[in-house]
Amino acid sequence: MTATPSPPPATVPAPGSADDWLRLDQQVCFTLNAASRAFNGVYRVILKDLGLTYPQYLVMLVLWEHGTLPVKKLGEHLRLDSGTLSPLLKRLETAGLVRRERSARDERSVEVRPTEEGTALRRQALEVPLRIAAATGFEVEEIRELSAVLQRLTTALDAAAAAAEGTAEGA
Amino acid sequence: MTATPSPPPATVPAPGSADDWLRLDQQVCFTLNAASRAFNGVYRVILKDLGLTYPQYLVMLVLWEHGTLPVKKLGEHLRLDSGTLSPLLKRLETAGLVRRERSARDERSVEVRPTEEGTALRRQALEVPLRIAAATGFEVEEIRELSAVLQRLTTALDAAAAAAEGTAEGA
DNA sequence: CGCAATTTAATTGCGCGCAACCAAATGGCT
DNA sequence: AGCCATTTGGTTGCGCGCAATTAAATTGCG
Repeated sequence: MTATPSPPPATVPAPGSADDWLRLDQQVCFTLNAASRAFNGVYRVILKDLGLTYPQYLVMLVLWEHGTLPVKKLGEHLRLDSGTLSPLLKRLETAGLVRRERSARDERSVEVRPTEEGTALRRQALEVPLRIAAATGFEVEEIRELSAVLQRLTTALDAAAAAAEGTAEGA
Repeated sequence: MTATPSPPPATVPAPGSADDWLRLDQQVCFTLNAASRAFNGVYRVILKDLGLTYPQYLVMLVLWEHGTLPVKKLGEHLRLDSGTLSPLLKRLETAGLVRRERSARDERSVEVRPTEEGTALRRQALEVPLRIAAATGFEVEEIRELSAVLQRLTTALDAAAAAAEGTAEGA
C-alpha cells in the first residue's frame, strides 16, 4: 500500500457513475475508430491489386458514378477539402487514372476527369464490394441498418460540432 | 445532350446488380469512415481545452484506467504499434503529461507513467464523455448496441485481413 | 559460456485529414 | 471602369496510421 503512486481501482465502476461514462465513451468512439481502421486494413489488402489506396478508391467510385466533376463537388460527395484532395488527385493523375484541367468557363475550377485507364479500372473494381462484404460476414440487411445508424450519427455529430464552433466564435 | 463523353447512367441500379453492390459497399465503408471523422471533429473541439488530440486522449484513458504500462501493452489496448505511439508519447512527455522510463528488469521495455499533471487532467476529462454523448443525440442503450455491432465487425474484418495475408504470404 | 532466435522500441517513409493561409478568378456594386 | 466580398484550389504544417527496417536486450539451447 506504499509504493503505488496513483493506480486507479481495477474494479468495474458503478453503472451511472462518471467512471462508467468514461468507460462507455471509450467504447463508442474507440470501437468506431477501430472498425474504421480495420476496414481500411481489409481495403488495403484488396485494393493493392488495383494500385489504389482506400481514399483514392472512394474518389474513383464517385467519378465512376458521376463522371467528370470539379474538385469542389468531389469534396462535397466525400466530405473532404482541397487540402486532402489536391495531393491525392495529383497522385491519381501521376498514376494515369484521372486528368485535371481548368474549366474554360470558370478558371478557378478544376475539372477532374477519369482517363480511359481510369474508366477501365472500374471493371476490376466491381468485385471489390463482394469481397469486402464477405470479409464483414454481415448480412445485407444488417449492413444497411448499420449504415443508416452511422449516417444519423454523422449528421448529429456534424451539427453538434457546428453548434460548438458557433458558440465558441462570435459567429 | 451531345457533349457528355462518358457519363454513367444516373438512374438507380437494379437491386442485386453489381452496380447496386458497389453503391451499397460505398455506403458501409464510407459511412463508417465519415462517422469516425465526424467523431474526431467533435473531439477536436472538446479536447482543445485539455490540450489533447483524440488519439492522445485515448492513451490517457488507458493510463488512467490501468496506471503505468509498457508501450507494448498500451498498443495492445489501443490497437496501435510503436510507429504511431512513439512520437505520440514523446509529445505527451513534452506536454508534461507522461514520463517514459526504461524498465529496470527488462531494458527493452519502456514504461509509460502518467505524471502528477497527467493524473490531474483526469478530473477535467470526466465531463468529456457527457458532452460527447450529448453531441451524438443517441440513447445510452443505442450507443451500447452500436458499440457491440462495431466490435463484432472489427473482429470479423481483422480475421479476414489476417486470412488474406496468410494466403498471400507463405505463412 | 557462446550463439541464434525472439522480443521490444525506435526510426524512416509515405499517404491521409484538417486547419490556416495564400493566390487567382468571378460577380456584384457603385 | 474601379473596388470589394466571395468562390475555388493550392500550399504548408502538423499529427496520426501503418509498413519496413534497424538496434538493443533477452531468452533458449548446445
